[in-house]
Amino acid sequence: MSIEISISILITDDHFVVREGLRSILRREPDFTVVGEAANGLEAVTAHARLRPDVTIMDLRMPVCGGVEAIRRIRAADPAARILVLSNFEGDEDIHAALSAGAMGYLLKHSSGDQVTPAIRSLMLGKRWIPQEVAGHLASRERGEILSDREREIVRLLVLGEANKQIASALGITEQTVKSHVKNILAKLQVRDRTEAVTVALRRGIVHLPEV
Amino acid sequence: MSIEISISILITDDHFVVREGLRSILRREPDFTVVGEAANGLEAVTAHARLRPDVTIMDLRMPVCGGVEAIRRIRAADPAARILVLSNFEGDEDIHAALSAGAMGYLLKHSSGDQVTPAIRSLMLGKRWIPQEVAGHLASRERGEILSDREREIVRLLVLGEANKQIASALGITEQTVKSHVKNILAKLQVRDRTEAVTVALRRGIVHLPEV
DNA sequence: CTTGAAATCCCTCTTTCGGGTGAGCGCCGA
DNA sequence: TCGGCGCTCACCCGAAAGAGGGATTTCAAG
Repeated sequence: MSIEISISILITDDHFVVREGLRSILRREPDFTVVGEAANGLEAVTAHARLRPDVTIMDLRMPVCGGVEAIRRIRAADPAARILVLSNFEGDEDIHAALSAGAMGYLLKHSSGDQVTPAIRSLMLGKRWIPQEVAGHLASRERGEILSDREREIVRLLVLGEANKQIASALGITEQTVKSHVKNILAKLQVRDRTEAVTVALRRGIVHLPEV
Repeated sequence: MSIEISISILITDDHFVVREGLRSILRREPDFTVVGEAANGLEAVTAHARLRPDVTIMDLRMPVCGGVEAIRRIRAADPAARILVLSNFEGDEDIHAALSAGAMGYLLKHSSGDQVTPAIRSLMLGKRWIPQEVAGHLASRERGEILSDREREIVRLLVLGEANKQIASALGITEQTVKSHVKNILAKLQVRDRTEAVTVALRRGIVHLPEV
């Protein structure tokens, strides 16, 4: 029934142990071949260009170049690239960003692990692979109020603890405008103050904590 | 020279892929035997009580029961337990908490992976295993100003976006007192306002984002 | 016993936040 | 063409936050 064609796979994750775990899992499938590894987004892009794997497993949240950006570049170079995101649950925003960047599947690291293989096979059949739990959060974001570019920029500065006045001068706008934006942000995120806005934005993956 | 004695190991991590990766790495050592797995702190405690492994590899940041608490309980039941923390870099506070809870080693998931085996062997010799990068952060915390219990409790409420008045009623103290605490917190963390205090506290591992 | 840190409370003063309300401009899709 | 949305700015006002001061008790360590 099934034709024996080897499926080449590229693993991208900044954690050695995770890469090793994936190798171990994928080894069990006779027709799977891990053709390369990458420890960050940049490596993933160059490795994909060189190896042209059938499927690329991609972590989000990596140094040097984030997973979303890597997905975008890989898909730009090869629109047929099949990319499976393997991520901690970063939040609605990350899921949406990864999928709209061109990822075909989204797996959670918490998942039991027996989903990796079927996910890859699903992608090989040209089908998406979005687990229920992930799809739910996607829907909640879809029906929800997302922040505009400007608002996301403001949130990024809120995370740094900047006052409205400082945000204003940083963006070259009036403090009044900043207050308007903050007001809209609080309403959209349904929070009471800027501090809660920050934690909600972090949990929903709208922004991330600055590195170290 | 080396006596062939099997070293029994318990793996604790909530991510299946990580557990699989560790199994794969540990398999390469003939005298290593993985005797069990745990997916959270509670499982780790019961598994340790049952299996009495020579070494326990422990992730921090797990559901149900955090790694630090698990370490504490395991060491309470078995003061000779050797525990090796394998963690993302959570921040100074987590490192210190884990070590003072009784962990004998601290590995970063970013590390190249060839450190797992020597770390375990080091623990078997009764020696600690603290990498340079980790030790540096430990020192920076040591020479630093840590928050008191009460202050940490306040920060936990700051993360939720609570106002001083609400924090006061939640803790059964006066708003004035809360303001005093907040003032001290800002000074100790060297930040300007409560919002920045939250992000700094998160980065330093003093508190964590509430689950979903 | 003394010292010190932690936790509690109090007062004043200035700045910042956030709510309410309104308005002009540009762009895009119906 | 028109409405909606994003971005911009404005004014008012009450509440909250933060910067200054001090003050007390408790409790453990030196």
